Amino acid sequence: MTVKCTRFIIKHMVKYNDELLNDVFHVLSDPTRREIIRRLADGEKTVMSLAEPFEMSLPAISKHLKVLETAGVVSKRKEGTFRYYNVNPDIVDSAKEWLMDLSKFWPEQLNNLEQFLNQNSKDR
Amino acid sequence: MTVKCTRFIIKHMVKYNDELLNDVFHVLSDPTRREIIRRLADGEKTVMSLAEPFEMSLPAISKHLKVLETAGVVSKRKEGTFRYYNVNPDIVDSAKEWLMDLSKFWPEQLNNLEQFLNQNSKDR
DNA sequence: CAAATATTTAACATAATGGTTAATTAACCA
DNA sequence: TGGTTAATTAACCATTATGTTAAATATTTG
Repeated sequence: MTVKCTRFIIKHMVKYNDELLNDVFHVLSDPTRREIIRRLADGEKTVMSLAEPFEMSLPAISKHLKVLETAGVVSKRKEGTFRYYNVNPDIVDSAKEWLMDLSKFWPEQLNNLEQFLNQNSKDR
Repeated sequence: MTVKCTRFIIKHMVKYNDELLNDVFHVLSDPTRREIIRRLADGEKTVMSLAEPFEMSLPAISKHLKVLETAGVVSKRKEGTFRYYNVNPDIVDSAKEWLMDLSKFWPEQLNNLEQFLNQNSKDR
């Protein structure tokens, strides 16, 4: 809860917090974690249920969930022996917003595919 | 050039390539590399010029540039002893697009800040 | 209480990351 | 040719990341 609250403060006082972005982008750099996030967008899930489609061991998934939680990307809720994980969309969205802000400053130019095709046709 | 071309094929044939996303998100997880990308959005720059605002050694910057280049995020151009680096916006944008697609599926709910504030006011 | 279930922690192996300094390569110039 | 400048590579080091299996914890249930 302290961490979660800290994230809010950071997010809403400092627009782009380096550490938050480091963590969120690092979270996203792993395909297992990306898939977990996608599946959580569908609603809360237990560890077992999240682990089901993957070939790796349960402790491996548990570690991925810890990475996700530490970054503030997910939170969990206890119910009996189960932990229900939920995604925190606005933490993930801080990465999206950084990228959207960045792309405002892209140089005015054809995209690289167009450049590539143009070059090829001119050179013939 | 081969790498650059491969990136095009991947990007325009397979919508979300896991390895591409792994690499691009990994690139973005480091604040030095994020800053390099931001500065390159302003136009091409040499290694020296890119290294100038940072405290770390030139080889460290050189390594970051190699990571960026391997991911397809930048390319370089030789001119005398200089290497001019350019950003490839569409490779970076593949990360943005993944995040934008994801957020279409966010659950319909108040964002966490609102939830947090609502809870606090109810509990009093 | 004992067994079963869900999850995490411990201990470990291995590879990748991100930095350093020193050496090397490559191009230019006097 | 020899010196200077720009950049990369080599060799090294400490730390982090990502997986494993085995053990521990915690909760429910018979």
